[in-house]
Amino acid sequence: MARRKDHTPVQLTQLTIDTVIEFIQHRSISQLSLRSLAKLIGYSPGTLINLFKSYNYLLLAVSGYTLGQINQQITADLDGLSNSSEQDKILTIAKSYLQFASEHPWQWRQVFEHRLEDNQIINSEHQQKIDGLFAKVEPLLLALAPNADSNELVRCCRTLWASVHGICIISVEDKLFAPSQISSESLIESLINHYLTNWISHHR
Amino acid sequence: MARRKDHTPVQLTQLTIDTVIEFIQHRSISQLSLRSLAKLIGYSPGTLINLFKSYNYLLLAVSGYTLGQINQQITADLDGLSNSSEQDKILTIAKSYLQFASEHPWQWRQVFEHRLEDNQIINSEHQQKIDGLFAKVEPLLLALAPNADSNELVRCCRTLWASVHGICIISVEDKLFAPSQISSESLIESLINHYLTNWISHHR
DNA sequence: ATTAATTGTGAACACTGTTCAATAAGAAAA
DNA sequence: TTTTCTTATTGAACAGTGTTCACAATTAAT
Repeated sequence: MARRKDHTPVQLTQLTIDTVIEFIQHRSISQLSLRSLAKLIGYSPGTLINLFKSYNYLLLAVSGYTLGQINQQITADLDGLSNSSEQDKILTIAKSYLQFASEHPWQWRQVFEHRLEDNQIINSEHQQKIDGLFAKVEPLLLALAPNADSNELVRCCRTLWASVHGICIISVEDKLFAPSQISSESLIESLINHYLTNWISHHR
Repeated sequence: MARRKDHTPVQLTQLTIDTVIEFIQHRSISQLSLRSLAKLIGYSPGTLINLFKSYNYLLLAVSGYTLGQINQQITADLDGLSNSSEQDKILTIAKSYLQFASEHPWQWRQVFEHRLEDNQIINSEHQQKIDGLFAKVEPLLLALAPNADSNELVRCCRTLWASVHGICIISVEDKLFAPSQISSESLIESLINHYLTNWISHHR
């Protein structure tokens, strides 16, 4: 059997990713397997391995796709805020990130639960995409505190990012298990308000 | 074969947990399997399932043990700080938590990577142990801001906790993959300093 | 010495990701 | 049109996973 040409490699790649993305809107990625995925798209497991090298790389492609979506979402939400304050923009980024995590908990988890065994090599591309999210915040911080030294800027950026990420984690956890009374959005607001306000006043 | 009585059930439970804990000092829990673990302790897989009901519950017991260790570590580090400020105590808790994560990255990960499929029931015990860590912070916050209403107190507590947790995550990630220039401890300090200082000044 | 009770086992089952020789279908050549 | 060449696709085989359960082996009670 060969050259069915139902799909070109590119089409098949997209079909695969789309199918996984659709799946993790409703269920955890751990419920999916290479075999069951192959059945879903009507190809054999071997075909998917030929295409992605391994199931792990397939999942890496999926989380790459998700990171792209997140980046897009943030960019969109940032649009039209050109005359807002830098602090508002940072708040928008954080809320946008949280919103994606809240609306797609299984998908969002997939990105950060994924592990490449010991192959940290290709993970750099992954890391680069995450750094891309970072990169949106740093210039905003610089505008807020032009006199802060570079180290302090990176420190603030990482602290903010890690904290927002942490809030998203417990938000998703709560969403899936024990819903909390206090909205995660208010945690984000509390963080940005207090942390950033104080940081700025110390570095201008 | 039966009644070897090499170990009582309690001893065997402890031996099992100890062996896993020892294992995850050096390697990820994903590198271990029920079968290989059984081989390590010289029993058959079935015996371990008899003892723990399932491999999942075995791993839950391990993360329960770890949470106990963390609790103990924090309690110890808090000892002798009776005349320090509440803010210093909170900082100590956060640093203590980070230190454990840094020194036992695989073990620390195991706690939070562990998933109980759809059995969220027994997870409540797990959640309770995590809440126990929370509980150490809340009275300290209350002392710092006696006039803050209960909701705002919980909000602050959760924001802090989630943020510290987030910093630990990227710290462990960095430790295992791409070491960073900026120490995670300084991120914790930055967070507590700026966030907490500003929060307190708004709620007294 | 027999019997009863209980603890540990390992073969069997249904799954997992991965490999790779065989195959079938389209393209090119005769 | 027929044959040859290429190559995308497959499925059986392999080594691994957690879990079940009938059975075996050892101890305790009779």
